[in-house]
Amino acid sequence: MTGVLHNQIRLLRFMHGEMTQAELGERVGLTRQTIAAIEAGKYAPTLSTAFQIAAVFQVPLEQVFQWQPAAAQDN
Amino acid sequence: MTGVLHNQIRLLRFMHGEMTQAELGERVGLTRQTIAAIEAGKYAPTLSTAFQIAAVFQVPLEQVFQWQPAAAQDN
DNA sequence: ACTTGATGTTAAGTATATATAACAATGGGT
DNA sequence: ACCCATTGTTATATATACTTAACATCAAGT
Repeated sequence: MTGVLHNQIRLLRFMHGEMTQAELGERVGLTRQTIAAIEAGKYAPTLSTAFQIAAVFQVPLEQVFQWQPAAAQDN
Repeated sequence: MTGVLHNQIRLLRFMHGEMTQAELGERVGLTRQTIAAIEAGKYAPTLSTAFQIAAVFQVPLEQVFQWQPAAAQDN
């Protein structure tokens, strides 16, 4: 896990009619607890899950999740 | 898992000096068996893993993994 | 003050991504 | 014909994403 994962889920939810965690969960087939945990960065979602969340907000995946490498060592 | 996940790992490996599965594995901290399985689509990686693989090839994540929703119902 | 909806959080269980070890098959050198 | 590196594959084990259920807090109505 050489890096940090950020996300804009909370922001995107509010930008989409104050969508609730529960509703987002329903839309992607996850529980609201799981959404809460992902949103809080408690663990990193599966790639499929990430794509589904991005699809709900109709934005590219990188607009929902940002990856920051720990220490750049190449190039 | 409402959708299908494709990837271009094999292509990208050969485009990057015929990089071996083992070498890619080392670079992202996975075993060659895990790389082989992801490449073969046997299971979907973690978002962190996906970002790390994309970083090795220095391309955006969507250039490595493509998500195809099963049935579009929202518009 | 009371309800209700939304979120935070936690414990215990299930599903699945990943590791480890082993063996087979192939292709390229030599 | 023999190495040797690469990949395919499979069984068992471990880590972790995700579920379920439960309880707590807090803000908004009423």
